[in-house]
Amino acid sequence: MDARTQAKYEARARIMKAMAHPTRLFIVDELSRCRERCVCELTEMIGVDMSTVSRHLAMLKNAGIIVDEKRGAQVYYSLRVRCVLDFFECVESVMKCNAKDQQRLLVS
Amino acid sequence: MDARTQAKYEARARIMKAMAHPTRLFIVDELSRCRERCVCELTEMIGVDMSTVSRHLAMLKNAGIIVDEKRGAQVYYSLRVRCVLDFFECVESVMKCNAKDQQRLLVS
DNA sequence: TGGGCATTTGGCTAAACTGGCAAGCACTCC
DNA sequence: GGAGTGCTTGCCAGTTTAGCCAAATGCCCA
Repeated sequence: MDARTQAKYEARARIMKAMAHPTRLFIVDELSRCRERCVCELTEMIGVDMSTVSRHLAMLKNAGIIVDEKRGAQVYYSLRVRCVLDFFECVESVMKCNAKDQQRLLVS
Repeated sequence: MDARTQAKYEARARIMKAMAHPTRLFIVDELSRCRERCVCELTEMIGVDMSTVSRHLAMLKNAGIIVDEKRGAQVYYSLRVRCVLDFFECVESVMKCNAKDQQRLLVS
């Protein structure tokens, strides 16, 4: 694999990696439902340190998946690209497929 | 976040994480084009140790994204769920969006 | 200006991920 | 049976990631 191709896949992987964490998936899911949330709202929902949530948000923002908007003392985050929701559908269908195979193993 | 919800997002994240690596993205992309490939073909294309490729394949398989089929001394891998290709489209559109913003910053 | 709240950043530790080498396993062909 | 090929697994660094606490920053309001 030449350097250019390598770089292409690395760039893609950076974006995928930004979503490959339970907390960050939750954030994306939540933002898809509620349009926008500030850090403290998400922190309360998730139940970890606010500094941790802030870092997760920074990663998502850095990948270009969400955007932030300061409003007074708070920072509100919202989705930048709706298509990330397609990920969920696909992941769900992979999981359904896995479950079906599991079942098949049990029966046989 | 209660334990059940937590578990749900962890399961999803496991699948996303399986694809969140340049080499594994390349493999998925390649399998989408060529239907199936054995480990040695992929190893040659990628240019890392075969043991490394084998481990990447094991991760994808474990997540339920690809399946393997032994045929003689070789093991052929192929996609199990076509929808993973939607990921690429979306990632591409995130990247395009990022590039556009970058451009805007340069101009202004 | 000063206290207080919301958020980010620095520093640290524990855990997970990667990749190479070498050893082990499975299959093929002689 | 034995050599050779294809693949997987064990082991060992080196690197990255996740989370907490504490400190710094930014904003609002008295």
